[in-house]
Amino acid sequence: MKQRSSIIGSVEALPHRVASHLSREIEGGDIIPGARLPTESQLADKFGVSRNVVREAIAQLRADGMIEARQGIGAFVMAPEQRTAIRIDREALKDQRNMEQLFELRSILETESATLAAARCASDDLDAIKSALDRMGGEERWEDGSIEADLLFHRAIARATGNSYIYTFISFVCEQIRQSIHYARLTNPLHDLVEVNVAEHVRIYDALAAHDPQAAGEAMRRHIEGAASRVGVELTAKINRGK
Amino acid sequence: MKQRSSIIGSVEALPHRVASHLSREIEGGDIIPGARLPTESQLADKFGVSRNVVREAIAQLRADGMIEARQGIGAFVMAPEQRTAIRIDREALKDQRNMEQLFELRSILETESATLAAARCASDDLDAIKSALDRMGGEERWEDGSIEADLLFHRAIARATGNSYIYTFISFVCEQIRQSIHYARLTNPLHDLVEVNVAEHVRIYDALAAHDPQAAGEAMRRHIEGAASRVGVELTAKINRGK
DNA sequence: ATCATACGGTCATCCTACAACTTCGCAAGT
DNA sequence: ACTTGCGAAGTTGTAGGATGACCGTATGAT
Repeated sequence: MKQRSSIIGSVEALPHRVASHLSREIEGGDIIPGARLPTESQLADKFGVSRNVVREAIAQLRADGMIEARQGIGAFVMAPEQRTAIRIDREALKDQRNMEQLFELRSILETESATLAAARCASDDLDAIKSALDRMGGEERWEDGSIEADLLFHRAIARATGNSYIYTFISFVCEQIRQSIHYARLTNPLHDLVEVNVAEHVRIYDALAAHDPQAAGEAMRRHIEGAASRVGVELTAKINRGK
Repeated sequence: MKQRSSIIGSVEALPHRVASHLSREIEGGDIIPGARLPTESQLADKFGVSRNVVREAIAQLRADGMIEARQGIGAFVMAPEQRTAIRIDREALKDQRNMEQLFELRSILETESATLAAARCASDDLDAIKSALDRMGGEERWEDGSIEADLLFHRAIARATGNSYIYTFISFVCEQIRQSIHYARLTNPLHDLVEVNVAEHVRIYDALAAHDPQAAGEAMRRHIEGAASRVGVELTAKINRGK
Protein backbone atom coordinates (compact mmCIF):
# COMPACT_ATOMS: atom_id res chain seq x y z
CA MET A 1 0.00 0.00 0.00
CA LYS A 2 1.21 3.44 -0.82
CA GLN A 3 2.10 5.45 2.25
CA ARG A 4 -0.11 8.50 2.63
CA SER A 5 0.27 11.45 4.91
CA SER A 6 -2.69 11.55 7.25
CA ILE A 7 -3.67 14.72 9.08
CA ILE A 8 -5.27 12.87 11.94
CA GLY A 9 -3.93 10.74 14.77
CA SER A 10 -3.56 6.99 15.00
CA VAL A 11 -4.78 3.99 17.02
CA GLU A 12 -8.38 3.76 15.81
CA ALA A 13 -9.46 2.52 12.40
CA LEU A 14 -9.48 5.05 9.59
CA PRO A 15 -13.24 5.18 8.88
CA HIS A 16 -13.97 5.67 12.57
CA ARG A 17 -11.49 8.50 12.80
CA VAL A 18 -12.94 10.24 9.78
CA ALA A 19 -16.46 9.75 11.14
CA SER A 20 -15.49 11.19 14.52
CA HIS A 21 -13.84 14.15 12.88
CA LEU A 22 -16.89 14.93 10.76
CA SER A 23 -19.18 14.25 13.69
CA ARG A 24 -17.35 16.76 15.84
CA GLU A 25 -17.40 19.33 13.06
CA ILE A 26 -21.14 18.93 12.77
CA GLU A 27 -21.75 18.80 16.51
CA GLY A 28 -19.58 21.84 17.00
CA GLY A 29 -21.59 23.83 14.51
CA ASP A 30 -18.80 24.21 11.94
CA ILE A 31 -21.25 22.84 9.40
CA ILE A 32 -24.80 24.01 9.95
CA PRO A 33 -27.83 21.77 9.31
CA GLY A 34 -28.90 21.87 5.69
CA ALA A 35 -25.44 22.68 4.43
CA ARG A 36 -23.67 20.44 1.97
CA LEU A 37 -20.58 18.49 2.82
CA PRO A 38 -17.53 18.52 0.57
CA THR A 39 -17.61 15.78 -2.04
CA GLU A 40 -16.33 12.36 -1.16
CA SER A 41 -13.25 12.92 -3.29
CA GLN A 42 -12.49 16.20 -1.57
CA LEU A 43 -12.88 14.63 1.85
CA ALA A 44 -10.65 11.76 0.77
CA ASP A 45 -7.97 14.24 -0.23
CA LYS A 46 -8.44 16.32 2.89
CA PHE A 47 -8.02 13.37 5.26
CA GLY A 48 -5.39 11.65 3.16
CA VAL A 49 -7.43 8.45 2.78
CA SER A 50 -9.19 6.68 -0.05
CA ARG A 51 -12.71 7.51 -1.10
CA ASN A 52 -13.69 4.09 0.18
CA VAL A 53 -12.79 4.99 3.73
CA VAL A 54 -14.74 8.22 3.46
CA ARG A 55 -17.75 6.29 2.27
CA GLU A 56 -17.61 3.95 5.27
CA ALA A 57 -17.38 6.94 7.58
CA ILE A 58 -20.36 8.59 5.93
CA ALA A 59 -22.26 5.30 6.10
CA GLN A 60 -22.00 5.45 9.90
CA LEU A 61 -23.15 9.04 10.13
CA ARG A 62 -25.95 8.33 7.72
CA ALA A 63 -27.18 5.47 9.85
CA ASP A 64 -27.49 7.92 12.75
CA GLY A 65 -29.49 10.34 10.65
CA MET A 66 -26.75 12.90 11.12
CA ILE A 67 -26.26 13.37 7.39
CA GLU A 68 -28.27 12.46 4.33
CA ALA A 69 -26.64 11.57 1.00
CA ARG A 70 -28.47 12.08 -2.26
CA GLN A 71 -27.17 10.49 -5.38
CA GLY A 72 -26.01 12.95 -7.98
CA ILE A 73 -26.14 15.91 -5.60
CA GLY A 74 -24.13 15.43 -2.46
CA ALA A 75 -24.36 14.83 1.28
CA PHE A 76 -26.20 17.20 3.58
CA VAL A 77 -26.16 17.79 7.32
CA MET A 78 -29.45 17.12 9.05
CA ALA A 79 -31.05 18.78 12.07
CA PRO A 80 -29.95 17.25 15.37
CA GLU A 81 -33.56 16.57 16.36
CA GLN A 82 -34.17 14.01 13.65
CA ARG A 83 -31.38 11.66 14.57
CA THR A 84 -32.35 8.02 14.37
CA ALA A 85 -29.97 7.04 17.14
CA ILE A 86 -28.78 8.29 20.50
CA ARG A 87 -25.06 8.26 21.03
CA ILE A 88 -23.09 9.60 23.98
CA ASP A 89 -19.67 11.11 23.49
CA ARG A 90 -17.30 9.31 25.85
CA GLU A 91 -14.92 12.26 25.72
CA ALA A 92 -17.56 14.68 26.95
CA LEU A 93 -18.10 12.54 30.05
CA LYS A 94 -14.66 13.47 31.29
CA ASP A 95 -16.22 16.79 32.13
CA GLN A 96 -17.62 16.54 35.62
CA ARG A 97 -20.75 18.53 34.82
CA ASN A 98 -21.71 16.22 32.00
CA MET A 99 -21.26 13.24 34.28
CA GLU A 100 -23.52 14.94 36.81
CA GLN A 101 -26.19 15.41 34.18
CA LEU A 102 -25.95 11.81 33.06
CA PHE A 103 -26.29 10.66 36.65
CA GLU A 104 -29.33 12.86 37.02
CA LEU A 105 -30.90 11.21 33.98
CA ARG A 106 -30.04 7.82 35.40
CA SER A 107 -31.63 8.76 38.69
CA ILE A 108 -34.86 9.67 36.92
CA LEU A 109 -34.99 6.46 34.93
CA GLU A 110 -33.97 4.11 37.71
CA THR A 111 -36.24 5.65 40.33
CA GLU A 112 -39.24 5.16 38.11
CA SER A 113 -37.95 1.76 37.08
CA ALA A 114 -37.91 0.61 40.70
CA THR A 115 -41.34 2.10 41.30
CA LEU A 116 -42.87 0.28 38.37
CA ALA A 117 -41.00 -2.93 39.10
CA ALA A 118 -42.30 -3.02 42.65
CA ALA A 119 -45.85 -2.90 41.33
CA ARG A 120 -45.38 -5.38 38.53
CA CYS A 121 -42.60 -7.83 39.28
CA ALA A 122 -43.40 -11.53 39.33
CA SER A 123 -41.61 -14.12 41.43
CA ASP A 124 -39.12 -15.07 38.75
CA ASP A 125 -38.23 -11.41 38.35
CA LEU A 126 -37.52 -11.28 42.06
CA ASP A 127 -35.42 -14.42 41.76
CA ALA A 128 -33.24 -12.81 39.10
CA ILE A 129 -32.83 -9.68 41.18
CA LYS A 130 -32.04 -11.70 44.29
CA SER A 131 -29.47 -13.78 42.46
CA ALA A 132 -27.61 -10.66 41.36
CA LEU A 133 -27.82 -9.30 44.88
CA ASP A 134 -26.31 -12.49 46.29
CA ARG A 135 -23.42 -12.32 43.89
CA MET A 136 -22.79 -8.77 44.94
CA GLY A 137 -22.93 -9.41 48.65
CA GLY A 138 -21.29 -12.81 48.54
CA GLU A 139 -17.85 -14.01 47.64
CA GLU A 140 -17.37 -11.49 44.85
CA ARG A 141 -17.98 -8.66 47.25
CA TRP A 142 -14.46 -7.29 46.95
CA GLU A 143 -13.77 -8.44 43.43
CA ASP A 144 -14.25 -7.05 39.98
CA GLY A 145 -17.22 -9.32 39.45
CA SER A 146 -19.22 -7.25 41.88
CA ILE A 147 -19.42 -4.44 39.35
CA GLU A 148 -20.80 -6.89 36.84
CA ALA A 149 -23.31 -8.10 39.42
CA ASP A 150 -24.24 -4.52 40.17
CA LEU A 151 -25.16 -3.96 36.55
CA LEU A 152 -27.05 -7.24 36.52
CA PHE A 153 -29.04 -6.10 39.53
CA HIS A 154 -30.15 -2.86 37.95
CA ARG A 155 -30.88 -4.48 34.63
CA ALA A 156 -32.96 -7.17 36.30
CA ILE A 157 -35.09 -4.49 37.94
CA ALA A 158 -35.51 -2.68 34.64
CA ARG A 159 -36.56 -5.94 33.03
CA ALA A 160 -39.12 -6.48 35.78
CA THR A 161 -40.94 -3.34 34.67
CA GLY A 162 -42.01 -5.30 31.62
CA ASN A 163 -41.08 -2.31 29.48
CA SER A 164 -38.36 -3.16 26.97
CA TYR A 165 -37.58 0.47 26.22
CA ILE A 166 -36.96 1.25 29.87
CA TYR A 167 -34.64 -1.74 29.97
CA THR A 168 -32.78 -0.60 26.88
CA PHE A 169 -32.37 2.98 28.04
CA ILE A 170 -31.24 2.07 31.54
CA SER A 171 -28.81 -0.56 30.29
CA PHE A 172 -27.35 1.98 27.94
CA VAL A 173 -26.95 4.76 30.48
CA CYS A 174 -25.47 2.43 33.12
CA GLU A 175 -22.99 1.03 30.64
CA GLN A 176 -21.88 4.48 29.55
CA ILE A 177 -21.31 5.49 33.15
CA ARG A 178 -19.50 2.28 33.98
CA GLN A 179 -17.07 2.61 31.10
CA SER A 180 -16.28 6.21 31.98
CA ILE A 181 -15.44 5.75 35.63
CA HIS A 182 -12.53 4.39 37.56
CA TYR A 183 -14.04 2.22 40.19
CA ALA A 184 -10.78 2.10 42.11
CA ARG A 185 -12.37 4.01 44.95
CA LEU A 186 -15.06 1.38 45.24
CA THR A 187 -13.15 -1.85 44.77
CA ASN A 188 -10.15 -0.86 46.83
CA PRO A 189 -9.63 -0.93 50.57
CA LEU A 190 -12.56 1.29 51.50
CA HIS A 191 -14.63 -1.61 52.74
CA ASP A 192 -17.17 0.50 54.53
CA LEU A 193 -18.24 2.08 51.26
CA VAL A 194 -18.77 -1.35 49.77
CA GLU A 195 -20.87 -2.27 52.80
CA VAL A 196 -22.95 0.83 52.37
CA ASN A 197 -23.41 0.01 48.70
CA VAL A 198 -24.57 -3.52 49.45
CA ALA A 199 -26.90 -2.27 52.16
CA GLU A 200 -28.53 0.14 49.74
CA HIS A 201 -29.15 -2.68 47.31
CA VAL A 202 -30.67 -4.83 50.03
CA ARG A 203 -33.04 -2.02 50.94
CA ILE A 204 -34.15 -1.76 47.32
CA TYR A 205 -34.69 -5.47 47.08
CA ASP A 206 -36.74 -5.58 50.27
CA ALA A 207 -39.03 -2.87 48.96
CA LEU A 208 -39.46 -4.73 45.69
CA ALA A 209 -40.19 -7.99 47.43
CA ALA A 210 -42.78 -6.20 49.56
CA HIS A 211 -44.31 -4.75 46.37
CA ASP A 212 -44.04 -1.29 47.84
CA PRO A 213 -43.59 1.08 44.87
CA GLN A 214 -43.04 4.21 46.88
CA ALA A 215 -40.37 2.68 49.11
CA ALA A 216 -38.64 1.07 46.15
CA GLY A 217 -38.46 4.31 44.23
CA GLU A 218 -37.24 6.15 47.26
CA ALA A 219 -34.56 3.56 48.03
CA MET A 220 -33.40 3.59 44.44
CA ARG A 221 -33.19 7.35 44.30
CA ARG A 222 -31.04 7.45 47.40
CA HIS A 223 -28.89 4.63 46.08
CA ILE A 224 -28.13 6.42 42.81
CA GLU A 225 -27.30 9.57 44.75
CA GLY A 226 -25.00 7.54 46.97
CA ALA A 227 -23.39 5.75 44.06
CA ALA A 228 -22.75 9.07 42.38
CA SER A 229 -21.15 10.59 45.42
CA ARG A 230 -18.97 7.50 45.89
CA VAL A 231 -17.41 8.16 42.49
CA GLY A 232 -17.07 11.83 43.19
CA VAL A 233 -20.23 13.15 41.58
CA GLU A 234 -22.67 15.24 43.59
CA LEU A 235 -26.21 15.80 42.44
CA THR A 236 -28.19 16.22 45.62
CA ALA A 237 -28.95 19.91 45.85
CA LYS A 238 -29.97 20.33 42.24
CA ILE A 239 -33.00 18.10 42.39
CA ASN A 240 -35.97 19.71 44.01
CA ARG A 241 -38.86 17.32 43.95
CA GLY A 242 -42.23 18.61 44.98
CA LYS A 243 -43.39 16.10 47.50
CA MET B 1 -22.46 -2.52 -14.49
CA LYS B 2 -23.09 -6.21 -14.45
CA GLN B 3 -26.59 -7.13 -13.37
CA ARG B 4 -26.65 -9.20 -10.21
CA SER B 5 -29.49 -11.15 -8.71
CA SER B 6 -30.26 -9.78 -5.29
CA ILE B 7 -32.14 -11.87 -2.76
CA ILE B 8 -33.56 -8.87 -0.95
CA GLY B 9 -36.16 -6.27 -1.84
CA SER B 10 -35.67 -2.86 -3.39
CA VAL B 11 -36.15 0.86 -2.69
CA GLU B 12 -33.46 1.46 -0.05
CA ALA B 13 -29.76 1.62 -0.72
CA LEU B 14 -27.86 -1.63 -0.79
CA PRO B 15 -25.69 -1.16 2.33
CA HIS B 16 -28.71 -0.19 4.39
CA ARG B 17 -30.60 -3.25 3.25
CA VAL B 18 -27.72 -5.55 4.09
CA ALA B 19 -27.30 -3.86 7.47
CA SER B 20 -31.00 -4.23 8.26
CA HIS B 21 -30.92 -7.86 7.28
CA LEU B 22 -27.94 -8.62 9.48
CA SER B 23 -29.37 -6.51 12.27
CA ARG B 24 -32.61 -8.47 12.26
CA GLU B 25 -30.71 -11.75 12.22
CA ILE B 26 -28.77 -10.67 15.28
CA GLU B 27 -31.75 -9.12 17.06
CA GLY B 28 -33.82 -12.21 16.33
CA GLY B 29 -31.23 -14.45 17.90
CA ASP B 30 -30.28 -16.27 14.71
CA ILE B 31 -26.69 -15.38 15.51
CA ILE B 32 -25.93 -15.48 19.21
CA PRO B 33 -23.55 -13.00 20.89
CA GLY B 34 -19.97 -14.10 20.61
CA ALA B 35 -20.53 -16.01 17.40
CA ARG B 36 -18.60 -15.18 14.27
CA LEU B 37 -20.21 -13.77 11.17
CA PRO B 38 -19.52 -15.21 7.74
CA THR B 39 -16.58 -13.56 6.02
CA GLU B 40 -17.11 -10.42 4.02
CA SER B 41 -16.71 -12.33 0.78
CA GLN B 42 -19.26 -14.92 1.81
CA LEU B 43 -21.75 -12.23 2.79
CA ALA B 44 -21.12 -10.45 -0.50
CA ASP B 45 -21.93 -13.66 -2.37
CA LYS B 46 -24.94 -14.42 -0.19
CA PHE B 47 -26.55 -11.01 -0.74
CA GLY B 48 -25.43 -10.73 -4.32
CA VAL B 49 -23.53 -7.48 -3.78
CA SER B 50 -19.93 -6.38 -3.82
CA ARG B 51 -17.67 -6.69 -0.85
CA ASN B 52 -17.62 -2.92 -0.66
CA VAL B 53 -21.32 -2.81 0.10
CA VAL B 54 -20.93 -5.42 2.80
CA ARG B 55 -18.18 -3.39 4.40
CA GLU B 56 -20.35 -0.28 4.51
CA ALA B 57 -23.14 -2.28 6.10
CA ILE B 58 -20.79 -3.69 8.70
CA ALA B 59 -19.40 -0.22 9.34
CA GLN B 60 -22.87 0.87 10.45
CA LEU B 61 -23.38 -2.09 12.75
CA ARG B 62 -19.92 -1.67 14.15
CA ALA B 63 -20.59 1.96 15.00
CA ASP B 64 -23.54 0.79 17.10
CA GLY B 65 -21.39 -1.73 18.95
CA MET B 66 -23.55 -4.51 17.57
CA ILE B 67 -20.60 -6.32 16.02
CA GLU B 68 -16.87 -6.10 16.42
CA ALA B 69 -14.45 -6.79 13.56
CA ARG B 70 -10.95 -7.98 14.30
CA GLN B 71 -8.39 -7.88 11.59
CA GLY B 72 -7.16 -11.28 10.51
CA ILE B 73 -9.88 -13.17 12.40
CA GLY B 74 -13.37 -12.09 11.53
CA ALA B 75 -16.39 -10.18 12.76
CA PHE B 76 -18.18 -11.13 15.97
CA VAL B 77 -21.61 -10.41 17.40
CA MET B 78 -21.55 -8.48 20.66
CA ALA B 79 -23.86 -8.61 23.66
CA PRO B 80 -26.85 -6.31 23.32
CA GLU B 81 -25.99 -4.56 26.59
CA GLN B 82 -22.81 -3.02 25.33
CA ARG B 83 -24.26 -1.15 22.40
CA THR B 84 -22.80 2.29 21.94
CA ALA B 85 -26.02 3.65 20.52
CA ILE B 86 -29.75 3.41 21.13
CA ARG B 87 -31.87 2.78 18.09
CA ILE B 88 -35.60 2.16 17.94
CA ASP B 89 -37.06 -0.13 15.33
CA ARG B 90 -39.77 1.79 13.53
CA GLU B 91 -41.38 -1.48 12.44
CA ALA B 92 -41.79 -2.65 16.02
CA LEU B 93 -43.75 0.49 16.86
CA LYS B 94 -46.59 -0.69 14.66
CA ASP B 95 -47.34 -3.10 17.46
CA GLN B 96 -49.67 -1.35 19.84
CA ARG B 97 -48.00 -2.76 22.95
CA ASN B 98 -44.63 -1.39 21.96
CA MET B 99 -46.14 2.00 21.36
CA GLU B 100 -47.70 1.84 24.81
CA GLN B 101 -44.32 1.09 26.33
CA LEU B 102 -42.67 3.93 24.47
CA PHE B 103 -45.37 6.30 25.67
CA GLU B 104 -44.78 5.09 29.19
CA LEU B 105 -41.09 5.88 28.88
CA ARG B 106 -41.97 9.28 27.47
CA SER B 107 -44.30 9.91 30.36
CA ILE B 108 -41.52 9.20 32.83
CA LEU B 109 -39.01 11.45 31.10
CA GLU B 110 -41.37 14.31 30.41
CA THR B 111 -42.95 14.33 33.84
CA GLU B 112 -39.57 14.68 35.47
CA SER B 113 -38.51 17.15 32.80
CA ALA B 114 -41.41 19.43 33.67
CA THR B 115 -40.71 19.03 37.38
CA LEU B 116 -37.07 20.02 37.00
CA ALA B 117 -37.85 22.79 34.52
CA ALA B 118 -40.30 24.39 36.93
CA ALA B 119 -37.58 24.60 39.55
CA ARG B 120 -34.82 25.78 37.26
CA CYS B 121 -36.17 27.67 34.27
CA ALA B 122 -35.06 31.24 33.68
CA SER B 123 -37.08 33.93 31.99
CA ASP B 124 -35.69 33.30 28.53
CA ASP B 125 -36.56 29.61 28.90
CA LEU B 126 -40.12 30.64 29.68
CA ASP B 127 -40.11 32.93 26.65
CA ALA B 128 -39.17 30.06 24.36
CA ILE B 129 -41.86 27.85 25.87
CA LYS B 130 -44.45 30.60 25.61
CA SER B 131 -43.57 31.26 22.00
CA ALA B 132 -44.14 27.63 21.08
CA LEU B 133 -47.39 27.66 23.01
CA ASP B 134 -48.59 30.74 21.12
CA ARG B 135 -47.87 29.11 17.80
CA MET B 136 -49.83 26.08 18.88
CA GLY B 137 -52.84 27.99 20.13
CA GLY B 138 -52.72 30.71 17.49
CA GLU B 139 -53.26 30.72 13.77
CA GLU B 140 -51.65 27.35 13.24
CA ARG B 141 -54.05 25.73 15.60
CA TRP B 142 -55.68 23.62 12.92
CA GLU B 143 -52.71 23.28 10.66
CA ASP B 144 -49.82 20.92 10.31
CA GLY B 145 -47.50 23.44 11.88
CA SER B 146 -49.16 22.86 15.22
CA ILE B 147 -47.49 19.46 15.44
CA GLU B 148 -44.16 21.13 14.90
CA ALA B 149 -45.00 23.70 17.56
CA ASP B 150 -46.00 20.89 19.89
CA LEU B 151 -42.57 19.32 19.56
CA LEU B 152 -40.97 22.72 20.04
CA PHE B 153 -42.91 23.17 23.25
CA HIS B 154 -41.76 19.90 24.77
CA ARG B 155 -38.20 20.40 23.62
CA ALA B 156 -38.12 23.89 25.08
CA ILE B 157 -39.16 22.48 28.45
CA ALA B 158 -36.51 19.79 28.25
CA ARG B 159 -33.95 22.43 27.45
CA ALA B 160 -35.04 24.44 30.46
CA THR B 161 -33.94 21.60 32.73
CA GLY B 162 -30.39 22.55 31.87
CA ASN B 163 -29.62 18.88 31.33
CA SER B 164 -28.49 18.19 27.77
CA TYR B 165 -28.99 14.44 28.08
CA ILE B 166 -32.59 14.86 29.16
CA TYR B 167 -33.07 17.12 26.15
CA THR B 168 -31.50 14.59 23.81
CA PHE B 169 -33.47 11.64 25.12
CA ILE B 170 -36.81 13.44 25.10
CA SER B 171 -36.26 14.87 21.63
CA PHE B 172 -35.44 11.41 20.40
CA VAL B 173 -38.42 9.68 21.93
CA CYS B 174 -40.85 12.38 20.82
CA GLU B 175 -39.53 12.27 17.29
CA GLN B 176 -39.84 8.50 17.14
CA ILE B 177 -43.43 8.70 18.30
CA ARG B 178 -44.26 11.51 15.91
CA GLN B 179 -42.95 9.66 12.89
CA SER B 180 -44.84 6.52 13.79
CA ILE B 181 -48.28 8.00 14.24
CA HIS B 182 -50.94 9.30 11.96
CA TYR B 183 -52.04 12.56 13.46
CA ALA B 184 -55.11 12.61 11.25
CA ARG B 185 -57.31 12.19 14.28
CA LEU B 186 -55.82 15.28 15.86
CA THR B 187 -55.58 17.68 12.93
CA ASN B 188 -58.93 16.77 11.43
CA PRO B 189 -62.43 17.97 12.30
CA LEU B 190 -62.38 16.91 15.94
CA HIS B 191 -61.88 20.44 17.15
CA ASP B 192 -62.76 19.71 20.72
CA LEU B 193 -59.78 17.38 21.02
CA VAL B 194 -57.50 20.14 19.76
CA GLU B 195 -58.96 22.46 22.33
CA VAL B 196 -58.31 19.96 25.07
CA ASN B 197 -54.75 19.54 23.83
CA VAL B 198 -54.09 23.27 23.89
CA ALA B 199 -55.68 23.60 27.32
CA GLU B 200 -53.36 20.93 28.69
CA HIS B 201 -50.37 22.78 27.35
CA VAL B 202 -51.54 26.00 28.91
CA ARG B 203 -51.89 24.28 32.25
CA ILE B 204 -48.30 23.03 32.00
CA TYR B 205 -47.04 26.47 31.09
CA ASP B 206 -48.86 28.13 33.96
CA ALA B 207 -47.28 25.72 36.42
CA LEU B 208 -43.84 26.35 34.95
CA ALA B 209 -44.31 30.10 35.08
CA ALA B 210 -45.37 29.78 38.71
CA HIS B 211 -42.25 27.69 39.38
CA ASP B 212 -44.40 24.98 40.91
CA PRO B 213 -42.55 21.68 40.27
CA GLN B 214 -45.24 19.40 41.61
CA ALA B 215 -48.03 20.99 39.58
CA ALA B 216 -45.89 21.08 36.44
CA GLY B 217 -45.02 17.40 36.71
CA GLU B 218 -48.62 16.47 37.41
CA ALA B 219 -49.92 18.52 34.48
CA MET B 220 -47.34 17.01 32.17
CA ARG B 221 -48.13 13.48 33.25
CA ARG B 222 -51.80 13.98 32.56
CA HIS B 223 -51.02 15.63 29.24
CA ILE B 224 -48.95 12.69 28.02
CA GLU B 225 -51.68 10.31 29.08
CA GLY B 226 -54.20 12.42 27.22
CA ALA B 227 -52.01 12.71 24.14
CA ALA B 228 -51.57 8.94 24.13
CA SER B 229 -55.26 8.26 24.38
CA ARG B 230 -55.98 10.77 21.60
CA VAL B 231 -53.89 8.65 19.24
CA GLY B 232 -55.45 5.45 20.48
CA VAL B 233 -52.91 4.38 23.10
CA GLU B 234 -54.00 3.69 26.65
CA LEU B 235 -51.52 3.56 29.49
CA THR B 236 -53.44 4.74 32.50
CA ALA B 237 -54.13 1.60 34.49
CA LYS B 238 -50.65 0.21 34.19
CA ILE B 239 -48.91 2.98 36.09
CA ASN B 240 -49.29 2.74 39.80
CA ARG B 241 -47.42 5.55 41.43
CA GLY B 242 -47.06 5.51 45.13
CA LYS B 243 -48.23 8.91 46.13
C1' DA C 1 9.95 -31.22 22.83
C1' DT C 2 10.67 -26.45 21.46
C1' DC C 3 11.09 -22.80 18.67
C1' DA C 4 11.22 -20.44 14.15
C1' DT C 5 9.17 -20.10 9.92
C1' DA C 6 5.90 -20.47 6.14
C1' DC C 7 1.34 -20.46 4.60
C1' DG C 8 -3.50 -19.64 4.06
C1' DG C 9 -7.41 -17.09 5.73
C1' DT C 10 -9.40 -12.62 7.00
C1' DC C 11 -9.97 -7.84 7.56
C1' DA C 12 -8.05 -3.00 6.09
C1' DT C 13 -7.10 0.00 2.59
C1' DC C 14 -6.38 1.57 -1.97
C1' DC C 15 -7.36 2.09 -6.83
C1' DT C 16 -9.92 2.21 -11.14
C1' DA C 17 -13.96 1.83 -13.72
C1' DC C 18 -18.61 2.29 -14.56
C1' DA C 19 -23.72 3.07 -13.54
C1' DA C 20 -27.31 6.16 -11.87
C1' DC C 21 -28.76 10.51 -10.89
C1' DT C 22 -28.92 15.67 -10.77
C1' DT C 23 -27.93 20.15 -12.44
C1' DC C 24 -26.93 23.47 -15.79
C1' DG C 25 -26.17 25.46 -20.12
C1' DC C 26 -26.59 25.52 -24.94
C1' DA C 27 -28.82 24.91 -29.20
C1' DA C 28 -32.68 24.01 -31.98
C1' DG C 29 -37.41 24.72 -32.71
C1' DT C 30 -41.65 27.28 -31.95
C1' DA D 1 -38.62 35.79 -26.59
C1' DC D 2 -39.87 31.41 -24.84
C1' DT D 3 -39.94 26.58 -24.57
C1' DT D 4 -38.08 22.13 -25.30
C1' DG D 5 -34.59 18.68 -25.79
C1' DC D 6 -30.23 17.03 -25.14
C1' DG D 7 -25.69 16.53 -23.77
C1' DA D 8 -21.68 17.63 -20.66
C1' DA D 9 -20.00 17.78 -16.15
C1' DG D 10 -20.23 16.70 -11.45
C1' DT D 11 -21.61 13.53 -7.58
C1' DT D 12 -22.99 9.49 -5.26
C1' DG D 13 -23.63 4.25 -5.77
C1' DT D 14 -21.61 -0.15 -6.88
C1' DA D 15 -18.33 -3.47 -8.74
C1' DG D 16 -14.05 -5.80 -8.76
C1' DG D 17 -9.26 -6.51 -8.20
C1' DA D 18 -4.79 -5.72 -5.85
C1' DT D 19 -2.00 -5.26 -1.87
C1' DG D 20 -0.84 -4.66 3.13
C1' DA D 21 -1.48 -6.09 7.97
C1' DC D 22 -2.67 -9.38 11.14
C1' DC D 23 -3.95 -13.98 13.06
C1' DG D 24 -3.87 -18.93 13.55
C1' DT D 25 -1.94 -23.15 12.46
C1' DA D 26 0.89 -26.46 10.38
C1' DT D 27 5.44 -27.55 9.06
C1' DG D 28 10.08 -28.31 9.70
C1' DA D 29 14.60 -27.59 11.84
C1' DT D 30 17.10 -27.71 16.01
